[in-house]
Amino acid sequence: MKDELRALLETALEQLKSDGVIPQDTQVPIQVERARDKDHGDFAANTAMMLAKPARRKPRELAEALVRALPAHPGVDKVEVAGPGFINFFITADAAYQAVRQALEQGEAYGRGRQGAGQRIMVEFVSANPTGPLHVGHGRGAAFGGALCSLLAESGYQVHREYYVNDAGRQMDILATSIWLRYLECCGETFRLPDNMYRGDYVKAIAATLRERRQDALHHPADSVFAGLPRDAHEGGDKEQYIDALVERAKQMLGAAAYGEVFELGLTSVLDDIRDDLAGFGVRYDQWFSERSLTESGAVDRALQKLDQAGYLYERDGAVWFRSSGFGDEKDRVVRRENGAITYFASDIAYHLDKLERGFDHCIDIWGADHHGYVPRVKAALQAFGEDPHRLDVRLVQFAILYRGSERVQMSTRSGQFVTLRELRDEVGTDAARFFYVMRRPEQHMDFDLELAKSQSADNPVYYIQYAHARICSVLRQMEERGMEHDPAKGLASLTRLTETHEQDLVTAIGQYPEVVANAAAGREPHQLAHYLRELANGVHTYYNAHQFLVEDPDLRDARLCLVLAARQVIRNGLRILGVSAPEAM
RNA sequence: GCGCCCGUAGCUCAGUUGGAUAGAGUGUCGGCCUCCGAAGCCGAAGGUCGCAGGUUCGAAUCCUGCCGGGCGCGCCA
Repeated sequence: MKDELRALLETALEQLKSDGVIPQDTQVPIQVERARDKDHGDFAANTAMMLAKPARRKPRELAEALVRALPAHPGVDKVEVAGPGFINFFITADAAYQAVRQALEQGEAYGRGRQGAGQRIMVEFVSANPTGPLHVGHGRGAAFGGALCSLLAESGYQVHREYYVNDAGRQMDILATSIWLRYLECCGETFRLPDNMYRGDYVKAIAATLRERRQDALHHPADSVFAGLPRDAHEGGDKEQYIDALVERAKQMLGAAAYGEVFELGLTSVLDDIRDDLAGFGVRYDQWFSERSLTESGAVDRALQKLDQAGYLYERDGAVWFRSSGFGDEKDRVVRRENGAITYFASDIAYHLDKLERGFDHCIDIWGADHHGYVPRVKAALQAFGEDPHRLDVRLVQFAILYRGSERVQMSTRSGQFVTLRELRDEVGTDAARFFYVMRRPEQHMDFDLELAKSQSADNPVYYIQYAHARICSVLRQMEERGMEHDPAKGLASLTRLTETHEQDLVTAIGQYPEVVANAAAGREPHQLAHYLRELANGVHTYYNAHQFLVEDPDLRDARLCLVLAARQVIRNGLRILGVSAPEAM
């Protein structure tokens, strides 16, 4: 409808141009929006006001002229000029009822758009280091990413969901070493734990598995393990240097094969846990991309060579630097350290080059807000490769700040004091957690009160929406109990019986759904859908309280049931995009 | 110090990309089950859109400067 109105205005505009009312070369974007206020009709256009300046005429005069030049349209009931020069469109009831027909006929396809048709888009999200279980901070990225992917798919994009696994690097070595130390405890050794090791219970669990599998084969006396190491932080030393030394000691004493075994056990255990956790959260991936595979395949070396050949690398202080400052980054960055090891950034360069080479039209990265400093350098690398940096869209998700009641919960992965995503799911349920996360704009700092989310009270808006869905299901059950029947075809033929204000509001809301999906996808803003669903549910509840659906008059009953069934379909479709279930009973 | 994000009702947040009289939820107060599920509905109260300028027909929205909060500024990941 919006597009059709836009076309009508386009025609009228051309008419005014040929009539000489406005200059031939005038260019204005034709914007048609949903009117906020019902008094302003269904749609409003500000075209006349936009034209006022170039045409050097009063907006209202232009609006009148545009309306006179507007071709007739069967769906347009009347057109008014209002306010400073808005053109308000009132569409016919029949055109509005069309939405109900479409929702029922198209079913779960209602709301699908074609904006992304023919385009491949890759979304990389969560990508937490496999050094421990996901915590509630990752949950927000997972919920946002999952919903965004569904939204894009609903808009016609071919979506590829990817998780980048940081399975190389120092943090993984620290995990492996932490597991080995816990294993040594299982063997009966006692010692002071390093300040910088991973301490969560999951480490103990992995160590126990290791002990069960290898018995005492990897056992070394604590005295020899800790002999000659530098001071740890609690002894006045540096915790980083200490843990690095301990990692080296573990590699020496275990040998490459056994160390690799501990390392792999840690990686697969944690990764399996993350996979399982995300699957339980309703988030699925097409690919788990290994960072290690980039170094092993030589992709990192190739990427660095490419930069070198283009003249963007140089040596200084024994390290190799990328001249990212030439592309808007605030300083140059090291890609190969003095000791010869490549940096995390170097594999990131290779990874993003790989993404583009795989031929996606767009790439979206969803990162935690603490990584925002990385955006300029990654985009700089893309530019150095001669790529358009706009092919990569980095979306930052702010942290969820956890509260228990009014008390803030401090989190740190290393100390093991954190609330895991799994705990959250167990306590508040996947539906509530996913909806809660996705209700807010991603860049908004968000307060997540565990007590509130756990309370299972009406404070959680997801119940409100689910209840609207369940209520409609309940009406159908009630109908059968009373021996009544519903004839959809008759209902659709009787839609003109829906003359109540509540009914027309609901019809309008159902008709808005496809636009909401399109807008939310285009802006990468799933929260728009969440808010819409709340409003739609409100429309259902209000209607329910104001009128009986199961009335004696069969035509009216069929029409009303068609209306609420269309609403149910929209709720179902919308919740599915957000990863929330639509129960038939609460 | 520099950079990014945020500041809207007591609290938690929307605000259709610059539009008409700034909206929800929650909390407070007052109503509604002889009625398809009260996890619901109806009503009332609640605002210097952080502050000050600027841009224009028109600003919560765009620009500049302050104030306040979060995050980031490693040859860490």
